Amino acid sequence: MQEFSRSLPMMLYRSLDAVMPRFRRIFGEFGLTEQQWRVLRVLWQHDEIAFRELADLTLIPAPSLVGIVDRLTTSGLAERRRSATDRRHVYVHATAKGKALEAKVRPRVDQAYDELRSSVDAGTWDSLMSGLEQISSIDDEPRD
Amino acid sequence: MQEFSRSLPMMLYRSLDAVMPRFRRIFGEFGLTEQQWRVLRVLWQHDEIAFRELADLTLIPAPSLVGIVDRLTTSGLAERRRSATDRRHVYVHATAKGKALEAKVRPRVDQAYDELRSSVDAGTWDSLMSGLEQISSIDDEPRD
DNA sequence: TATTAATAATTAACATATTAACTAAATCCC
DNA sequence: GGGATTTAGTTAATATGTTAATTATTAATA
Repeated sequence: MQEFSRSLPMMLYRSLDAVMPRFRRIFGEFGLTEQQWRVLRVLWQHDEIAFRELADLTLIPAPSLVGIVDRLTTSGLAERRRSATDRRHVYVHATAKGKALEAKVRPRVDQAYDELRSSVDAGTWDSLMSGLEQISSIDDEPRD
Repeated sequence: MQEFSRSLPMMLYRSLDAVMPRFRRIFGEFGLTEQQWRVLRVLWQHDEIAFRELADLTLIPAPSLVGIVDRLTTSGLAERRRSATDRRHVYVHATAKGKALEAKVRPRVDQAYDELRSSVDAGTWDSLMSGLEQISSIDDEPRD
């Protein structure tokens, strides 16, 4: 590993540090954390979604998601529902209040995202995304 | 923002999720957390380093770094030193025990890193790094 | 020089990540 | 059908991220 500060993990962390603050500022204006936004962002496109799938789509580990959904519930933005057929399964959905938030927050976030994207030329953006796609498809535990 | 799951932030998080577990497993074998590793990794190349610079090089926010250095000190791997000329400044260095760890951990981590790098073709890797370089150089607060 | 302003590290309060253990519920299987 | 096994969500314990407030110290300045 040549330069530690130029290693892939450090470059990924540095990129997030450069990119996320502008979004977090917007989330904060609406009393949302980054993870709460991610959950809502997914809930907005599903009438109802299985807990496990919500964890997968938001990239939030299940134990963390429990608390996040708890706080969204306390805020009146989301709710849980236990499956009647298999009481182990939990489904989550946005409340009317949670759904109403989309019209206010998304335009702001989408605009910030467009500005971000336009700050890099299209070719660089595409090859970056392509590279990230390949990295993220690498198997965690290398088979033998 | 087209596909949420294909947005830059999510791609970055997904990439980290794909890449970091293999390293964390190694860190864990030596009783180290990821952040403790990052701090040691930097301390190994500085006889002594200013607290603020340590925070910058590890990308660890100062308030978090306080606790991390505390725990490294408790483990006997690092130590603090207050500047005599300006007692507000703190310097950190690795102990003999902390330095000795490098010979054991680094080879393992370096090998894992080489394996990771070789799992992607060189051209993709380079354009990925170049893209991350550009993203991470974007200014947090856009000037007007 | 006493006062005020600026700095560097730390603490505080809250939310989240990570790993392991646990509980409840459903499925297997003899 | 009842005990062993598996599965889904949750709890627990510890470490870290995030933002704001605080403390200690130094620099600035009237």
